[in-house]
Amino acid sequence: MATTTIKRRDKGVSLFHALSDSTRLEILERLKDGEQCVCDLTDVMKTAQSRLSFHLKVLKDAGLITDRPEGRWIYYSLDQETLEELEAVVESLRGSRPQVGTSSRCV
Amino acid sequence: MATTTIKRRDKGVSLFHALSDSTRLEILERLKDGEQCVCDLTDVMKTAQSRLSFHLKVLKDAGLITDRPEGRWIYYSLDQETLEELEAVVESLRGSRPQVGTSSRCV
DNA sequence: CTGAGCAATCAACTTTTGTTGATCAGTAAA
DNA sequence: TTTACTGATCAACAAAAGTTGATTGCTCAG
Repeated sequence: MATTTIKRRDKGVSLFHALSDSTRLEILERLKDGEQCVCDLTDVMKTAQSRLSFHLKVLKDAGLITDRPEGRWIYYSLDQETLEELEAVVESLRGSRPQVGTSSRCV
Repeated sequence: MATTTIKRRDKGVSLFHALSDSTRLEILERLKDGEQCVCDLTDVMKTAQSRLSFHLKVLKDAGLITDRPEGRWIYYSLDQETLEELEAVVESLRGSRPQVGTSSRCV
């Protein structure tokens, strides 16, 4: 169990945790159409501002989105690089290893 | 916000939640080498049996692994189909939509 | 400067997850 | 049948995550 394995696993845990919430997935879906300010999201998602802010922070901490302040607004957008990392992590879950008949019998 | 979108999102939430834990990711990694019985996993992961059983259940409920009872052992293995679904969900996060300059200005 | 709007943060609270140790059901060997 | 072993389940507890409403800091318009 190499250190890099652990590290990749931790990266996975934080990404997957950030993605494991319906509100956050909705935010990401909306950001696919381009960057959005919090006010837009609050309007269209009909939810409390502090709640949205909380979820945006989770996504940002995981690196899935980035923010760009402009005047009194803050625009959020997807972080493509992290999404690529995510794909890599997911692909690594499949591996391309033997799938059958390799278990050493339990005695 | 179509119903199918919600449905896909819920599927994502349950998959991502199942993946958002270090112990569970380790289990999946170990299963890449082929099916394993719980006793093997307990031995090698040096953890309480009930704890492992709990995490196996989460993974199984999410459809990520399947079990095959044999005598007094139960062998777990990866569910390739669900892993493919997972890849699809992840790919759908990226979409291939405009990424810049599409935000309607906040007034 | 003052007032209004945007968004982050905080404290208090609720809900959801995860852990632990014990017990239970099923299987198989003696 | 008795005994030992595998693995699921349960109850009690601990920890983490999410919600809510209020407050704060900023920026801009008047």
